[in-house]
Amino acid sequence: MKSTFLREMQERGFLNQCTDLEKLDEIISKKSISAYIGFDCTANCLHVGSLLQIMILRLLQKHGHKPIVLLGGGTTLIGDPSGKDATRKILKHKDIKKNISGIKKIFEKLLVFKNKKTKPIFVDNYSWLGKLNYIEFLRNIGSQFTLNKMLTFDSVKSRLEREQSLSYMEFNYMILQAYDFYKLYEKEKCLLQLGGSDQWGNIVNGVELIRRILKKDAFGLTSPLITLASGVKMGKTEKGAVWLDEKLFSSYDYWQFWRNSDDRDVIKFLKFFTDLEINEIDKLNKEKQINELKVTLANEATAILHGKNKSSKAEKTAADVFGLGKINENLPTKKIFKKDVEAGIKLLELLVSANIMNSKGEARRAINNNGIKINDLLCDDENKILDLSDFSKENMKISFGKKKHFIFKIT
RNA sequence: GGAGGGGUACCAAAGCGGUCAAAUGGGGCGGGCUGUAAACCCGUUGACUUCGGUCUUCGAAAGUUCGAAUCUUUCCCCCUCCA
Repeated sequence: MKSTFLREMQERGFLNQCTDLEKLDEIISKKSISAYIGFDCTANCLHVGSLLQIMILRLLQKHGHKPIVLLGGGTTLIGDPSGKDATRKILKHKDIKKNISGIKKIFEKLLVFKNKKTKPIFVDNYSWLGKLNYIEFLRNIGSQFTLNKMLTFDSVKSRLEREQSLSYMEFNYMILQAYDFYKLYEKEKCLLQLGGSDQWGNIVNGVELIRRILKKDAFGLTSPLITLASGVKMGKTEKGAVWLDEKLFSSYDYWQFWRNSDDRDVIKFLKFFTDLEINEIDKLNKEKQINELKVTLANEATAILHGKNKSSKAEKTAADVFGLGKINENLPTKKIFKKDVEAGIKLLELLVSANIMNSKGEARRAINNNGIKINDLLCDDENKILDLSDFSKENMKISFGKKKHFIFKIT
């Protein structure tokens, strides 16, 4: 492969399928291009599930190309049926707009804006989809698609085969996405669409639409779906989704998320989610123990999103907590009033009010299952009342399980 | 439009008048073993409780009954076959 971008894509394992790899390589090795990835706006923030795609955009920048971030303000009104067995809740336009601004902030942290040549472009497809004229659209665009073909696409086929209903609205999704690509080709000379492998059908449609109407070559490239060694979908933890916004998911938790990766996933993740060069990763793989590699992964991945400072802080905290069993300031800390402590606080109530537990029943169960420790001492009394004697130097540590620690500080 | 089948907890799926806060499996959580891993084993998995119980839950509402997830009626939704 001639182009450095595609070569690195391949080395890192981002390459799954391409509509015409040779031709794309030819073009992209000679000049810099614009490429786009579309993002759903179903939530006001992105989670790690989207991170792979963002890493690809970063790679694109690294090799001197321009990323276009398409925020699907229009298509989210319809809902992509790919990979889903049920119609999603339909969002209001107002909410989608709010989501877009939230999502943008994530990109501002992860992409490079300084270099003029590779500075990302943000587009919202509502700006063209929102004012389509139905009859005109059917004549110009709809006429290019045959139902025979549309029915063969996975997103449609699997719904029909599994006897799940697919509304006419959702059925149109792929045409809209194809139209997006066509629009971006015209507006921004975007000749490549990237995406997850579940987007293959949608992407191919766009490539074809451009060929039919404009008689031009455009390309599609998909990345593999990440499957965890354990088989579950990536990005879920006990706290729910792993969000890329620090307000929803702290940098410490984010660090922990990577640190807790399955052994079998570590090398793969280093290639996907860090900026370390491939030969460096290979070298580390030979030199380091798996647990050290996990720390490297956590450090690198956290630094990309939250910055070096936060990442080394998280590392320090983890070393203190897991290595030395010490209290560290960076642990989640809750404030507590001195007079309340003097009066005595019921442990059960504290666990619930501090959001460590969802209900008193849950808290009771945790205690009875030996899951709660106060200052590293197992607590077996579910009716325990906490007072000043449980605090050393105005601090008290409550742990739930081995990994979740909270500091209570008297003010 | 006609005929039939079905909607049960996070998911899948039993139960078909009381012993049902609801079997079982998956998932989740906790414990043990370890390496903050995997595998394995054990426990736990509606809320509140003065630990005696109390309250809410089996698509929705109304009813029968001492008593309903289980029976009846209406409504909503899904599926299959025929047209």
